[in-house]
Amino acid sequence: MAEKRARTQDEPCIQIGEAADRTGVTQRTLRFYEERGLLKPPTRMEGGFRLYSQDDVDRVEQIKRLQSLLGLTLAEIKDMVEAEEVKEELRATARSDLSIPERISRIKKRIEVTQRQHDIISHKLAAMEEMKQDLEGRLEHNRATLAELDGQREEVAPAP
Amino acid sequence: MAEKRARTQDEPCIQIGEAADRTGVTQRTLRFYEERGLLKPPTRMEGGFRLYSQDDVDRVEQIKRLQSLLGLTLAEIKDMVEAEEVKEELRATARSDLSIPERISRIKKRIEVTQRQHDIISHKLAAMEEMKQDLEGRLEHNRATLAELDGQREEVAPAP
DNA sequence: ACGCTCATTGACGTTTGCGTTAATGGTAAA
DNA sequence: TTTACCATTAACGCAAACGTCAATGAGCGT
Repeated sequence: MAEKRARTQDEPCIQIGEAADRTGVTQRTLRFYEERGLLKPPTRMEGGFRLYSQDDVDRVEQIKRLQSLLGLTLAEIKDMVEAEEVKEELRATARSDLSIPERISRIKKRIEVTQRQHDIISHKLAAMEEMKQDLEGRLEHNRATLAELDGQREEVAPAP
Repeated sequence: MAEKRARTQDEPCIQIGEAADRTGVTQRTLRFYEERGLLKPPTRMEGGFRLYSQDDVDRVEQIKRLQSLLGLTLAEIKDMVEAEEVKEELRATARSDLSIPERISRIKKRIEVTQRQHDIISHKLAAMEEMKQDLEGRLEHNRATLAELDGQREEVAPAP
């Protein structure tokens, strides 16, 4: 019970332009993320052009979620995704040279990071649920007031 | 069936220092929000010192929520709270001089704004729930892997 | 070989959301 | 009144997260 799916093509094959299109960010942003350590330096073709893989695209989408949903800064996100690189190390060196204690400590790190994200999300979810309830209450109240005013209008100027 | 509670003291009575303490933002921030139209110009005492009301404090807290939970910019928040000022107008001029159609159109505006916030929250909530599920899946998978590795460790070096 | 598009690095510009003086004046207790 | 804090406006500063050139080179069809 191992390989769920053949390793999806994660060979670097797409150029920065298409990577930008696929992720919805600009080329500048991709280079910027690389500069800040959010994306690993991609492989290059002979001329020096960057070649991104699907994994890179996935990561950018993850970054965007962490930004928009959790409101994390790039610095914070960097800390999180750094630990995600362990994932690729695990994949590359899977069942091979690393000692078992080493692999255990890495996966513990991953669990820790994932748990942190989960905690943040849980907090936000709770706060947002509360806010949503509040808004629904206000909506109800406003609609009631509106109905009342509509009633009063008919008392003054009867049905047109 | 009218007044739920005697109108809580919304007479302007607290100075900027305490308003800052109560809201958790700085004095600078309060003046900045005023500058940007997020807070109505407060009343002043003879010397020119600002006097805030509880309503102002509430509004700042609302602004903070819209920032941290929804990630809105101050410009976006301004649009939203501007329509909230209708609330105070409604309160101040309640059951008095405004024509009924006028009051109806104002409350419709409020409903619209509240509905917008509700929509944004609903979207975010859905996206976050999804992300949370995903994280929980990863956690489970990682913990399973960890357990498996722990098992392998014992095969190599039996119980200490 | 030519032209066209796309990429690369580097540097400077921009917007947001405040922080931080600086210089001045109001208010309240002793 | 003097001291000790407030507060006021105005102006400059700053970090984050990119945008926007500018000059140069790569790749590719004809």
